[in-house]
Amino acid sequence: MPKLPNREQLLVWRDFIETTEALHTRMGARLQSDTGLSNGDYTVLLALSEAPHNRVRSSELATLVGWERSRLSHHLGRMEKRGLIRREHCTTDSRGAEVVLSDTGAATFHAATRPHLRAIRELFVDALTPTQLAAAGEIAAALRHHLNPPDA
Amino acid sequence: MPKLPNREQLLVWRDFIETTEALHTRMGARLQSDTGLSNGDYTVLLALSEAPHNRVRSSELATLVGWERSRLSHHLGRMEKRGLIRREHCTTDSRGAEVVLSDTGAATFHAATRPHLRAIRELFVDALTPTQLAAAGEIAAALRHHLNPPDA
DNA sequence: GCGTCATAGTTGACACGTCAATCAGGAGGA
DNA sequence: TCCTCCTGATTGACGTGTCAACTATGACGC
Repeated sequence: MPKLPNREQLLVWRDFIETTEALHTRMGARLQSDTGLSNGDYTVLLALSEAPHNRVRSSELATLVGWERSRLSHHLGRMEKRGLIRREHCTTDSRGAEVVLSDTGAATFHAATRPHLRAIRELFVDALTPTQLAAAGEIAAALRHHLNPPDA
Repeated sequence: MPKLPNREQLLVWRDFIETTEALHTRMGARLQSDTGLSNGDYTVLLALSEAPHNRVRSSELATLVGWERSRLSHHLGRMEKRGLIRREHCTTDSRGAEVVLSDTGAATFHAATRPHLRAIRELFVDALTPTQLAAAGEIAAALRHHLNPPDA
């Protein structure tokens, strides 16, 4: 007979999952209205801007941002249509694609950084005490470790 | 000059938001394969099953689950097509609609409860120490309070 | 009754995410 | 070479979520 969560644990679960979802949504709306980018756009642009020569193999990009390849492919299609990135053939592996940050993409990302950091400060950091912030980091680490056990 | 988060705070932010998103996704996949319901389906069915006579005004349901009315309307349309709920005209307000849990919906929800609770236990509760679980509750409360200030 | 405004709910367009299927190209062995 | 298997990436179908526009009805003041 499997153990089931008790009433109090259930309340924490509901509160936690609903609040984090709301936080994600709110941050997305904020980013959208401040900068015209979605959460996904920002994630991709951030990873690209940190890569050498602003250029990454598609599958490696998927690993960097932690997305499935199909999701990334769809998203890159939308971003390419808006001129934020380009896709080029990979010279060393004809199957592969390289994703390149465009000038427009770099400029957009640069302009978006400050407003986004400000939003993180306002919606997340300012809501928590230093102790709570540290605890949030530990909780995230524990959850992540539990979801993706390193032994596998 | 607005305060911006420092490096450490940013790391906590990224870890926190990505992990909670992954948790949400994982729970959705688990619920889907265990019971054929999505996260949204379960939320709606739970609210309906707790309502008197398994019947709620649409806008009240939106408040209960914390969704925008448009989102709820779309979701109810999909659930109605699958026979999980019905929509009936409201007798006291001709504009309104009442959402009713169908027998199919009730049975499906009932069958889904245990697997879902088990998943909550396994993916969330079991990942955290009692101290961390309590901290998660406090963090959620602080974030929620900050997002929706009661004075407004 | 009649304007005016607010409220209940739906709709359409479009962005986002998942899944399964598909296609093309490398890698290795008989 | 040819066959088989694996991998990189895209596609199509469909469920989900947001926003803005829209319909229809109630509520209030005159």
